[in-house]
Amino acid sequence: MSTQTPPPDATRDRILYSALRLFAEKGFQSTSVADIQREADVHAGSLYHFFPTKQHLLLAVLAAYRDGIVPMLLEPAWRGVEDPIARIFALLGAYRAALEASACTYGCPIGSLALELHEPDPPVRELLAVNFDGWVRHVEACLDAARDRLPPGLDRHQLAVFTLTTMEGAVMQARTHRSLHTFDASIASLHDYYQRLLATTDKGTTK
Amino acid sequence: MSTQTPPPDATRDRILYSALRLFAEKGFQSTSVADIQREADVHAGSLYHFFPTKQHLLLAVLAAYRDGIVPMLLEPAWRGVEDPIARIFALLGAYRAALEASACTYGCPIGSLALELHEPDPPVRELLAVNFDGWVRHVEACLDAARDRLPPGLDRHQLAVFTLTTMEGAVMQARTHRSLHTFDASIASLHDYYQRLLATTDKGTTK
DNA sequence: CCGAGACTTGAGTGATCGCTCAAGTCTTGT
DNA sequence: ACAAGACTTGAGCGATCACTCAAGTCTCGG
Repeated sequence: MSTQTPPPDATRDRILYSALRLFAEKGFQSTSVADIQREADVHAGSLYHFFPTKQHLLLAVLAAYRDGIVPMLLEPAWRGVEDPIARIFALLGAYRAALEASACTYGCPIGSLALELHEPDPPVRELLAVNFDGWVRHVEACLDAARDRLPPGLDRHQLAVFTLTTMEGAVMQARTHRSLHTFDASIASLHDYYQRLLATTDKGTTK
Repeated sequence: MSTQTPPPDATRDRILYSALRLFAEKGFQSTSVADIQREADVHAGSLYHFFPTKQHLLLAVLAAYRDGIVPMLLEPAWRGVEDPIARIFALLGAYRAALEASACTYGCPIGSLALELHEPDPPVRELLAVNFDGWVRHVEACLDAARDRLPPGLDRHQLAVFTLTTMEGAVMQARTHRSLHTFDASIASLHDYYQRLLATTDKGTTK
């Protein structure tokens, strides 16, 4: 019952991506539904035809992030980068570039929403967690690919979680200080940790 | 008439700490001035006599955090802990205890506010940054006290920033997952990093 | 005892919020 | 051609928001 013609849900998508952009720029609560209407150039009735409440809009935005992590984030960041460890730091570099391009204003939208919504309804919190888990899973896959260069007993899932932790904490401080200094310091420390982990097994091998 | 000793600003303090508690529990934007009036048991006119706008209230709360970090956070966390490295992880343990006591709801109020307010007015952002800087300075002092157990060329300020980064990122994930698993994983990784740093200089010594 | 300023009371302001809905227009299957 | 549903229009709703203010009460110096 859906249209296979070129514009499948042009209006719906326009609303969705306007909301995505505004939530990332101003936050969820500071974005009014009227803001989204204006940005998407639709009237109230159209918006509420597709999204019965503002929270449904938030859920759709979080689902878009979940589904867009590979094509919108990882593929661009990993283009031309093959080494799995290099890919992890290329991903962190993508966040740095986004911060730099926005004068340390744009950070990780998932992290912002996670801390902004203190008591999110269960489906919202679930989608936030799913987004974090997806990010961690992709980093963990890189670590798995480099498993023979890492210490044998290393908990790679734990290290992937730690990498997300570092990114989120570093982005938070960069936005607060409006400076990349603390971001770079954090990534440098994480990189030093990685180097020490990689050095552990380097001693026996001749690479 | 009830208090014989002149209470300098009993009402003002009651408003201030009601705001502090509510901002930490529900966030800044989700807390209405009416909520604070109710919690502090004052009427609108009294509140606005002391704090001309909601933002002035926020500034006062952030100043209270800045001034309260030693007596309210560090002294309790460090009671009975003398080793400077142990003090750092005791501090992280205090955040873990707060998360555990609140079912992973209460995190770092500064971090929450930092990400909730996307475009904070300059004085607000400044006070957020001051709070971060104070935290880092105290951790850095611990690292300085343990300098002879750390690698010679180590950038201790960078490591202190990285420690805050880890705490903030770990708290964010704990609140999102409503679980301490990712928090513990992050702290464990940070601890492993510290152990590797400490082990570097152990090789030469005979402890 | 008085006056002045500090503080409190509490009804009330306009603005903005998320959301509704009756009345359209457009698209689609038959 | 035509009915039915999908989508759009845009005025308007009640609730809540941060904030105001005139009229108090209280405290204290002189």
